[in-house]
Amino acid sequence: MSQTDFFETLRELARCYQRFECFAAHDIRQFELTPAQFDIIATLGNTEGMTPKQLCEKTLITKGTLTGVVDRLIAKSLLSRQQNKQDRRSFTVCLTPAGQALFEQIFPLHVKTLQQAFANFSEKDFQTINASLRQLSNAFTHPDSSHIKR
Amino acid sequence: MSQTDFFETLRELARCYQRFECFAAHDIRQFELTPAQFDIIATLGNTEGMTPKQLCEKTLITKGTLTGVVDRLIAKSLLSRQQNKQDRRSFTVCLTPAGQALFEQIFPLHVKTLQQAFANFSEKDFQTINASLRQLSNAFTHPDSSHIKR
DNA sequence: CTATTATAGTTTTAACTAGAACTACTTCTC
DNA sequence: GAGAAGTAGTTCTAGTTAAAACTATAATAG
Repeated sequence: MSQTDFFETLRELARCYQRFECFAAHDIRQFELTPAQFDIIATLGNTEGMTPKQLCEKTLITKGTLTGVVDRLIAKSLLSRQQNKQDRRSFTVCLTPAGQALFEQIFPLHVKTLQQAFANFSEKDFQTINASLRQLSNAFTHPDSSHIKR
Repeated sequence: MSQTDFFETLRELARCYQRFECFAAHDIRQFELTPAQFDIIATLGNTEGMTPKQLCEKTLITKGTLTGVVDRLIAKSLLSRQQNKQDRRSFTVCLTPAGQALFEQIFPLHVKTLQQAFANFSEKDFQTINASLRQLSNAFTHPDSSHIKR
């Protein structure tokens, strides 16, 4: 390969991600949520709730950040925190009725927006794109980067 | 397509971007720079300097953020700001000798890290990945999203 | 059973982030 | 050439971010 082909690819990756963030944020802001807050709401939707640890794994939000995001959602009465009986270090976070109602309002709308955005994509397109993204991800995780955390 | 194939793709995109950030940050932190700061230094390297506006366009850092990042780099004596004679609203930001020296130290090292990461990628791989990323980017910018800024 | 080690979650810190409001200057239009 | 509109950059706000230090609890090992 040319020694620096990857620069263009990395720029495309950053641009792509940023456009997605901006695109998705548009829907979300209408409901006075931030992307991180929406991420939590969407993850908790149609579940019985889960621990902050599980939320971290599903959303890619780090644990220190999560505390604050959940705090703000609780302040908005969209979430509640309940002590876990088995493990007193742990909590279960779940949607309140208001949070559930918001989820039911915003989530289908967001799915619809995305369906429109991807209307011209075939299943094969998705396969190709996924393969590309995974190949790229692997470059950042193999083989000599065991000192890198995620 | 299946109605929600895009979820997996979006998750892969977020994961890929985050891994890249984390991977790149590892090199950069060794030099007491943040990713945003490195981005500015790398962009200014081997140039005569440029305006904040140009920096914004090249780096994808928004203008309000840029002021602070540049301020901190100036505080570290790595950058300088010079009034522009033609347009008194405008400045030229450029590397100081210390900034230039840091650039020359860190940039080749970072390129080397990336070359190792991409050692097994062919030119065709990059073409495929770029095509995927552009197709994905387009989903977020066409045709009905003229209200979305970037 | 007690000491060590690990885990869940919070707090702290310094920085980045987008967006909006603002100031100062420039350009356009009549 | 004066007023309107636009542009460059800064400031402000509320929130997110990663990383590291911390507290409380649980699990493990001797």
